[in-house]
Amino acid sequence: MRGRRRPIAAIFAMKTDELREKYLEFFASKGHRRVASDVLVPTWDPSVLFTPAGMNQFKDHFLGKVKLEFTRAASCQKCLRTGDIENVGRTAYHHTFFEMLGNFSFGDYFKREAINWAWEFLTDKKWLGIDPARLSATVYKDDDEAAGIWARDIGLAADRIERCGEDENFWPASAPSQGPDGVCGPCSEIYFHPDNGKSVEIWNLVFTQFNRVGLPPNNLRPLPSKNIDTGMGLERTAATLQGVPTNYHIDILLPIVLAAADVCGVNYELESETGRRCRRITDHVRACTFAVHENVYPGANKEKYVVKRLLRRAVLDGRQMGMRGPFLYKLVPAVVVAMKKPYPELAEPARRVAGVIEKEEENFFGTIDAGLNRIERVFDELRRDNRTRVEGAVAAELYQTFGVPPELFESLAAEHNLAFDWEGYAHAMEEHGEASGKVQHTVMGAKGPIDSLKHALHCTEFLGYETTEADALVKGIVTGKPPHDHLVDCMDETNRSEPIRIVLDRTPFYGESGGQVGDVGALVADGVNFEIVDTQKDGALTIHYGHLRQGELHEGMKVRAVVDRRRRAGIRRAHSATHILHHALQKRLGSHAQQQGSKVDDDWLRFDFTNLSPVDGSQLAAVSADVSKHIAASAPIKWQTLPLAEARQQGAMMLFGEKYPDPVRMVSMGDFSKELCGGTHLTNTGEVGAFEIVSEEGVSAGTRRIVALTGEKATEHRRQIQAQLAEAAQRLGVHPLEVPAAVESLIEKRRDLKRALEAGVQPSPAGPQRSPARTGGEATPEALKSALQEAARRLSVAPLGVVERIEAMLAEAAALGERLAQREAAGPLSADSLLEQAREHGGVTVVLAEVAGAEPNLMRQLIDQIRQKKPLSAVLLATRQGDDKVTLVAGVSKQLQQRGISAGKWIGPVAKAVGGGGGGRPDLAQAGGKEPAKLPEALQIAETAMADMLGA
RNA sequence: GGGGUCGUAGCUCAAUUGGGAGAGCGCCGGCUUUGCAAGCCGGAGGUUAGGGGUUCGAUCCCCCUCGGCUCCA
Repeated sequence: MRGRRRPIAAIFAMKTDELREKYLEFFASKGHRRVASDVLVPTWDPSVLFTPAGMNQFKDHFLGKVKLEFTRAASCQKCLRTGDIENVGRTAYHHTFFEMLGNFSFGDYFKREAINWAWEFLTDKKWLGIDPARLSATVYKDDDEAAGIWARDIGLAADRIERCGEDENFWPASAPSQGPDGVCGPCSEIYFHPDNGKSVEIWNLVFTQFNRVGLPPNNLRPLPSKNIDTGMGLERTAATLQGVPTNYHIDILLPIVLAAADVCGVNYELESETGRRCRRITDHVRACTFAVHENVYPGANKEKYVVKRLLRRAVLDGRQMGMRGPFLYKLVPAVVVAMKKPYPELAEPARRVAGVIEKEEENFFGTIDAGLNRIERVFDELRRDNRTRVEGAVAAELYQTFGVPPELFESLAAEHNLAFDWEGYAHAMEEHGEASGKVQHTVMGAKGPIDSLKHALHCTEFLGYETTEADALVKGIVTGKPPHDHLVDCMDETNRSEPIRIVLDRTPFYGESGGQVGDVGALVADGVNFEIVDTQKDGALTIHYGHLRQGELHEGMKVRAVVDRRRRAGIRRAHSATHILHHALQKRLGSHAQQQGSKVDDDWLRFDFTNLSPVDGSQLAAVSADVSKHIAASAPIKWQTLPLAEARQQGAMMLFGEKYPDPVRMVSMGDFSKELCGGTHLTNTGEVGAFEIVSEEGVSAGTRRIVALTGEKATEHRRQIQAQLAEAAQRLGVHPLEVPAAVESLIEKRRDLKRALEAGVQPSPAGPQRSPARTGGEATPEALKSALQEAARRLSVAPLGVVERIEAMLAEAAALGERLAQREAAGPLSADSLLEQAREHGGVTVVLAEVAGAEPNLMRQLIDQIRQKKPLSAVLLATRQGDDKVTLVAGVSKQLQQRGISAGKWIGPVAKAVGGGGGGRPDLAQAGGKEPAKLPEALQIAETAMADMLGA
């Protein structure tokens, strides 16, 4: 089968960068356009999360959808696949992130050139110079054309051309019999046979020549324009040329592997668990470096989830090699160095990328121990019960609570030979979804009255950009709730509790979309008033929800549609402010701070954006100041409708994962903001009036939320804050800007009093009076706001709860002071003074006393002192708190305990006498009751009880 | 919007049906040492995130608020 053998070392070791360059150079010499790698995360392509292959960026070229500027192309494409993730690190060739060399023909050359060039590139001394005797090829079983080229053009012996079935040599695999319909074709694979070890497929030539239509037979129709799509794994081919046993030992990957070993403090070996871990870490950190570089942060869904999973997987590997804190981020520089030749752009944001990775590592390290503990317990239980399968519900709980990805759990389970219950997992997650208030989805395919309206009308003309009032015709009236809803010709029942839905031919009402809430208002006609409480969109139809207040409404009648203009103005202020805020966030936090969702209401907005950690006060203040500055600048706001491509070219901000119609509506503000947006806006930023951030909080992993107010509401909020602060200042008797300091000393004062009560000492003298110097300078609104926030933070309350909390603390401090005074009045309290009242029972010192104004802690200390002085003693102290509460503490010395006397048993009947109960340990017990009046009686009981116990 | 989980000394974490808030590291002081590292002895440092409830008694059980993490939508 194989020809002459040559030692593998004879194949000169070609560097990976050199191989990549030679490939592109070779195909350039064959008339190919060198095309740069497309992004790893093609947001323009909704059908994939990550670029899976070199041909991805040429989809439209293959389908003839774009004008071709060239018909031959060659590229080296960065790719990411997670299908075989479990094998990463374990096998020689699996990666998630890898590079794919490829040459493409769009209706240009076909099989003959593809095969001949592949052979030339592989074997010619000028290029790779691989010994032809080490190569073989496979073709699809029916592909005589390809087989013929291999045999005649190349001169490959018949025993080195293998014919394989559609599962091996067709693309997509098994397409002829199983589909999918569409473009497909046979392929031919080139194998390399090393001296020792398995043969390896290094190049796949795909000949797309058919359009599949339905089931066989005769379902493969020849395409008028035939294409070539080839793929050669860069790492795999490099490993072949360099004669190393795994892709991870090639020149660009081994340094990362060794860096991983170094950072984790282990010795790298090929055949070991740590070796596998280091390779997995290498792959995952390389993948994530690229993904984060493209602004895909670890998160809960889609590509973000993939990044998170990869990072967490690598963190787990590190953790199992003994790491207790972030380490992956330290490998980012190694990745940048290894990949800088083809991807120099990686270097610039390397610090940001490392920061993102470190943050995610920190998060997971924060929960991983709790998670692993739980997992260990689960495994123990399963072993004990001799079971072999991990419950899906447990995995779901673990994911929901500690963020342990189920895939990770699964592979941990596999290490213990336990199966994983994916079905149960899905079920549990579904239940979680329902428990989390997911609305039950409507039955698919059910046709309601709205659908028939849609069929007849297609769309509602929207007039709301130009006006808030217009004449329109009633096209449909729908009553009832789905699925019991129906069209009616006429409606005259007023004030029905359930909303009625109205469809018009044209409307100024904005239906809820793009985060902007629907309009409210009214439909009026002679003697008719229909109040609209909400407006929604259903496809291109606008649905007005509301109640008939007067008159009757019938189909075809003309009405005046009037939007609540005051509310609409508030919505416009909030919406324009949202764009300004978006811009300010990107400026202050970085370009990663992209919108994740928003809600725009009447002078109220909620904005979610990507950011890994909380936005601190100064950043928030800077953002707020930026927004205010743009408002003060009164920049013009304009909108226009233009082709999507043109908007993109003008640099309009495209929201991640959003699908935009083409043409699009672009809203621009001054020269600082361009966003695609269908909402209603102001004509000038100055009209926002005022802007106030109300809160900043976490909403899910990596996403923060800001709630803000505009216009009147912002002004009112500012007023409330200032009033709250002024009120607090008045209670504390200080200037508003001194409130945080005054709060601090109030907290301190209370602590001193409490400590003095518990320790039985004098409170520390009131410290030097607060210096009248103010914390800030001028009492600007910003300074006042941050003073209130600071006070709120120290008091652990919401800003508007500051006054209430201060009042409560002042009252408490007063009460503590009073109690302290009460104790002072009762005279000196010490172990010695108590011992003076002691009695003797057969050599045992028994102390029974009421101690005024003493805390339980102080009573315990006194008991300890007495026990130290008298090795044979029993002490029971009591105190009244208010007129309805008694606290008792009893202690028995060690020597007495040895005689079987227990404080816990002693205190029981005493507590009962004052209407309570209690208990504790043999040496010390605590109890209480509700009838202070019976205290003398109770102390009497204590004495007889002790006498009994001693006598017994 | 909703579910879960966590919040204890400067840091990392303990605290056995609810019964006296601890350890290690760090910090301060003393001793030992030529000095350093280390060692020995001692000490300071806590509103157990905040508030309310149940209880004689709450770090622990229940509710609310604040904050972190996390998941669903």
